[in-house]
Parts: sequence; C-alpha cells; structure tokens
Amino acid sequence: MAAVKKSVSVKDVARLAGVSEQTVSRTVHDSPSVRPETKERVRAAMRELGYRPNFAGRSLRRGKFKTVGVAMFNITGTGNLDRMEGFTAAADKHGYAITLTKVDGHPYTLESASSRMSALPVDGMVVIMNRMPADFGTFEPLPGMQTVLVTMLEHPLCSTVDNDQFDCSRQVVEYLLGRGHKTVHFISCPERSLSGMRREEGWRETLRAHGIEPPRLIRGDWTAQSGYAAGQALADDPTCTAIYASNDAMAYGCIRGLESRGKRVPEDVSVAGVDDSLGDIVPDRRLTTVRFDNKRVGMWAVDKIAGAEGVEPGVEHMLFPGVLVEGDTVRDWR
Amino acid sequence: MAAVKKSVSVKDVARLAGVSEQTVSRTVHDSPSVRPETKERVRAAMRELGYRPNFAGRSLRRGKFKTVGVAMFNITGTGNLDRMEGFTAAADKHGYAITLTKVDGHPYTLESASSRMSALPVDGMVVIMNRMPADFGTFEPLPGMQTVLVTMLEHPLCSTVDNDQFDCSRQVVEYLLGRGHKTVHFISCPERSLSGMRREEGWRETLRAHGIEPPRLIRGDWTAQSGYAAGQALADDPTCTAIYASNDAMAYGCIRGLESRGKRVPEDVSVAGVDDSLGDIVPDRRLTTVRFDNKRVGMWAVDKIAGAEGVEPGVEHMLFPGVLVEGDTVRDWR
DNA sequence: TTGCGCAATGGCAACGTTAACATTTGGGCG
DNA sequence: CGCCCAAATGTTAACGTTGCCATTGCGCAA
Repeated sequence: MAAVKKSVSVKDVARLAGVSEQTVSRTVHDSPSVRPETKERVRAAMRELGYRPNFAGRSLRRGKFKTVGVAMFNITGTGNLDRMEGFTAAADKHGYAITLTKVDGHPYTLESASSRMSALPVDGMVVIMNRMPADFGTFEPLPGMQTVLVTMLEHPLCSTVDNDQFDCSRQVVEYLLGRGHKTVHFISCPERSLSGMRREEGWRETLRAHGIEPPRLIRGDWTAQSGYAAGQALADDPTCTAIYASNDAMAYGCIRGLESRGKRVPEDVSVAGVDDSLGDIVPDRRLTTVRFDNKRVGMWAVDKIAGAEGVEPGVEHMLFPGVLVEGDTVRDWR
Repeated sequence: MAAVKKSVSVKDVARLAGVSEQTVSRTVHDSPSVRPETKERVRAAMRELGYRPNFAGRSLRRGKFKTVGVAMFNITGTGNLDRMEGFTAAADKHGYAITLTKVDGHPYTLESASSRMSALPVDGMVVIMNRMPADFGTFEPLPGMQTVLVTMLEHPLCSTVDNDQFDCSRQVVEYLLGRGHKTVHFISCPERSLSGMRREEGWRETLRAHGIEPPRLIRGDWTAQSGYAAGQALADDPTCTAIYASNDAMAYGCIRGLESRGKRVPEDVSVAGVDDSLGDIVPDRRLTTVRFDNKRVGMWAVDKIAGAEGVEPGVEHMLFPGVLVEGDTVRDWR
C-alpha cells in the first residue's frame, strides 16, 4: 500500500505535463484553443496521477454547486420513490446532483427545512410537504435560493407542484356517476393529510356540482384494515352502490369487507381507489383507481431549479392530473 | 425587489461587527476564546446581513465535504425507502449530508457508479447493488474514497452490508419443518436477483442439512400473479403442505391461488413469504413472513464512512439477520 | 524587412474559509 | 512598579480552480 496521497491538483498535472495550470484547466473543459497533442499530453498526465477535479475549488470559483437539495419531513411516504426517480432524472439531464436531507418535523415548518439546507452545497431546494407547515403563510425563501414546494397549496413566493388531488376525485366521482350510480360514498383519511383532505373536498364538491348532497363519509387511516371495517359498515347501507376510497389499500380492504358481509363487487357495489399502488401485490382482478405520475412531479420541481441557470426564476404553480384506470371493480349500472 | 445581492462572506460580517474575519469564524464555530459580548455583536451582524457560511470555501479549506454519496442503479427498488431513511439518519448523526445519484445500468458496473461519484463533493460512497456487476471481481475503489457496497457478496477491497438472505431462508424452512412439515416447496424469483438467488440457496441447503432432498421449485417473477399461478399448480400436489415464497406478493398470490383450487390456508397448506411488505395493504389474516431492517442496513453503510473521520478504514462485511414474523398462515402439523 | 493578426499558452488574482502563528490587552504577583 | 502569563483578537497564507489579461511564436501581407 502506498501512503495516503494528498489529493492531486491541477498544479501536479501541470508540472508533470510541462504546461501551465491554465492549460490543464482548459484541457479539462476541452477548450478548442489547446493543441490536440498538448491535450493528449495533459490527459496522459491526468491519467497517470489519477487526477479528479476538486468540486470545492470549482464551486468556490464558479459560485455555483450544480446541485439541488431535497428536504423531506418524512422519507418513507407514498410516492417518494417515484418522485426521487424524477428528481434524479431531471438532475441528470442538467448535469446536476441531488442532495437529500431529512428534516425533523418538530416543529413542522418550512423555516426548519430552509435553514437545514442553507449550510449545504445547493443552488436551490425542493421541499416535500405532507402536512401544513406552521409558517406556510409567512415563510420567505432564502435570498438567492430558489425554493420549490411539492404541495397543492399555492405559495406567494415559492413555485409549487403536485398531483391534482381535487381533479382526481372529480374524475372518480364523475366516472361512477356516469356509470349510473345515484351517489358515491367516501372512505377518507386522517385529517392532517393535505392531499387526503383535498381529495375529500373534490369528492364533496363534485357531488354537489351534480346536485347530490354528499353522504356521511367514513374516516379511515390509510390501512386496509380500516377499509375492511368501512366495507362491513357500508354493506348494510342499501343506498350504497358506489364507494370511493382515498387510497388503494383502503379500497382493497373495503372490497374484502363487503365480501365478508355477502356483497359482491362489482355486481352489488362498485369500488374505486387512488394511487395504483397494488399493481403486482394483489392477484385479484384489477382495482379501479387513479394513477399519478410522481416522477413527472419530481422532474418538474428539479427542472424549475436546474433549468433556470441564472434566469430570473418567477413563481409558478403546477398541478398534474392523474389518469383514471378502469378496473373490474366497477360495473355499468345504467 | 432588491437587486440580487452577492453572497455575504465573513469579510462583510467582520467589517460590520468591527472585528477580524478570524473572530467571525471563531464565532461561527462557537469557540470559547471569544468574549460573549463580542460573539453577540458578531451574531447580530450575521443576522443583519443574512450571513450563511459558504460550503465551497469551507470544504476547500478543510479538504472534506462531510457528505456521503449514494449510487443506485434502480431507484424504485424494494427497501430503498427504508434504506434511504437509514442513510439520512446516520448522516444526520454525524453532521453529514447525502448526495443521491442514479447510475445508468448500461453497462452494469461498479466502475460506472464510481466514476459518476468522483466528480461530486463526497468523502465516500455507497453503492446499492441489485444484480451482479460485470466488474465485481476487478473493481478498485477510487483512492481516498471509501466505498461501501450494499450486497451480500463479500468484496476484497470494499466493505459490504446487507440483509442475510441465506439465514432468512434457513429461519423460514426450519420454522416450517419445526411445525411438522416433511418438506418445503419454494416459489423463486428471476435469476438475476442476487438476494433472490441467495434465498434460493438458503432454502435448498437448509433442506439438505435436514436430510431432505429439495423438491422442484417454481420460478416466479415477484408478482402476485405469478404466485397465484404457482399456488394453483401446487394445489394438485399432495406432497405439498408447506410453501415458502421469495416475497410477500407471491406468497399472498399463492394463498389466493390455493384457495381458488379449494385448498385452505393454513388448514391444508402452510404459506410463508419474505419482506413484511403487505402490512397495511392487505386486510387478511397476517402472513407469516420475515421482516428486514433496511434502515439499519442503510445506517451501517453511512456510519462506516461518516463515523471513520480519518481513521484507517479497514474492510468489513456485515449481514443483518431478518426476524421471522409468525402469522396465521402456518398451523402446527405435529 | 517590418509589422500585423491569430493561435497557443502562461501569469496572476480571486472566490470564502480557517489553521497556525502573531500580537495586544489586562490582571496577578513578586 | 515591572514582569509574566493567559485571554482575546488580529494577520497571513493556503486550500484548487478558472476568468481575465499578457505573452509568445508563427505565418503572411505590405
């Protein structure tokens, strides 16, 4: 084993190649004003010494990091993997890297995410919001640090992007009404979930828009067990022919709950969920659900930052609609 | 809007506070050799100017980034969220950040992950391996860049860490044999999956260790549908009283497949899976499965790098055993 | 022959931070 | 009253890179 070498700098390469540091730098950036043979000599020296450009020196000089920070309050949230896929895809496209940080949610504020990021080598940041931060109204992004929030709430100073949960409910409810149902029952979620609450609004308002007074909802907790209980409860309600659950796990649980009480799906009751999360996990016939493109959401967020390269940013709000996936759990009642 | 300010440096703070740059630096690091009242004055200046220490300058000076890079060939893989939770948790503990990169899997080599990372501001790197890289045997980590592989294969030059998939199978098979079964059938997975193949070995060798010749396995593809088909096929085999599937989705599908052929679980056949991934998704009685602590795996990997702080690293290999979770899908046959 | 222009390369400075060393100040003690 | 020591603060230089400008060498036109 050789002793641990100090890191190799342009200076070392320059010395070995017998050129100036500047020529090494130009070679690294493949400048046309270096003679091909000189370039080759420099490259040989780089190979021999194992030269790797130093990120810190470069960033210091350039004043840019080519990196986007991602702050999450909760790493293991639904859709985070797909969003992450989107973050990295967009970052790659622009030659950026992604720096990931978990933010302690006590208190649950944008300020804590922001100050966490401020010490890191990032040019901009993305915050994934699941709940309502205490300082949402008053938060100001750090000067010079473009900030994108992944949320449906519009912020006056930060761009935002998310799936359109309101429209998701509209699609599902109108689809079910279109199939001949007189009303749609709803299995909700814990009240602190922003997206869940927005789905709830969408369900309620779409029904009203069709002149239907929304029936009493059943509050679930995202788990199949709570869906199962809801299904059992709704099985005894003769007015209930269509059920919309705020996620697929509850929808699936609901189906099994209905079946446990002798109801058949979709013959007696139609059931729809949201997320398209059960794809390969459940062997049953395909659930009617809404598919979101979280990867696209992630890409949009990072594009907004990495694609701006010095352009005056400008606040923008983007909602991507989901796609309704017809499954075998809804039949035609007309 | 004010014009975009140039970033604020220690120099600006020093001028405003009427002290030297060094005193500002010392204040930032809360050195005891600065008078409290001076500190307060400096801090006031920092607040007024909105000073944030510059990461590049700091790293350049220190020669360290306090950052660990994570390279993934496939972001949306099972367990990645939990691993990521572990990465960030360990990084936090040491005051490190995580930089995430997707590596193109063509070709699928450690070299491509390594060279991707070499240009980023990281002190060490973690590679998540799902398949066998073409250059596994010949790969050498970059000098000065400690590299940890998340895999069960031991590497001569890199530390490795993963769940113990062999032991996982041992636990399941011995549990089932202990419940009185004469043999255990196995639903496998695609052959390129390293962890899946190791589970297969574990199943086979554990049976042999008990003097049992392993029955013919059924190759699945991770999906519940393939498990369903396997269940149907095995339903007609009278010797089959215990089935071990290489993941929970296939196990669940298998149960439904058996049921579709009139077999009852666990009365007629016992079924076990791996992953503990169906927790809240399926309302049925609890599947017998093995739970892995991917967060711990992630923490170990980052600890190995961030916890070493200049210590001569040393190659180490770590396997964490899973925990068998008894469910209602196995009955006692004794 | 001289001068001009272009291609190729070199020298210098600065980005922001902090380790190492230097200096000043004030207090205690002989 | 002078000396010494410790606490508090200041000065300098260097980390690696690259933009800007200067310099060199060469071919070609006047």
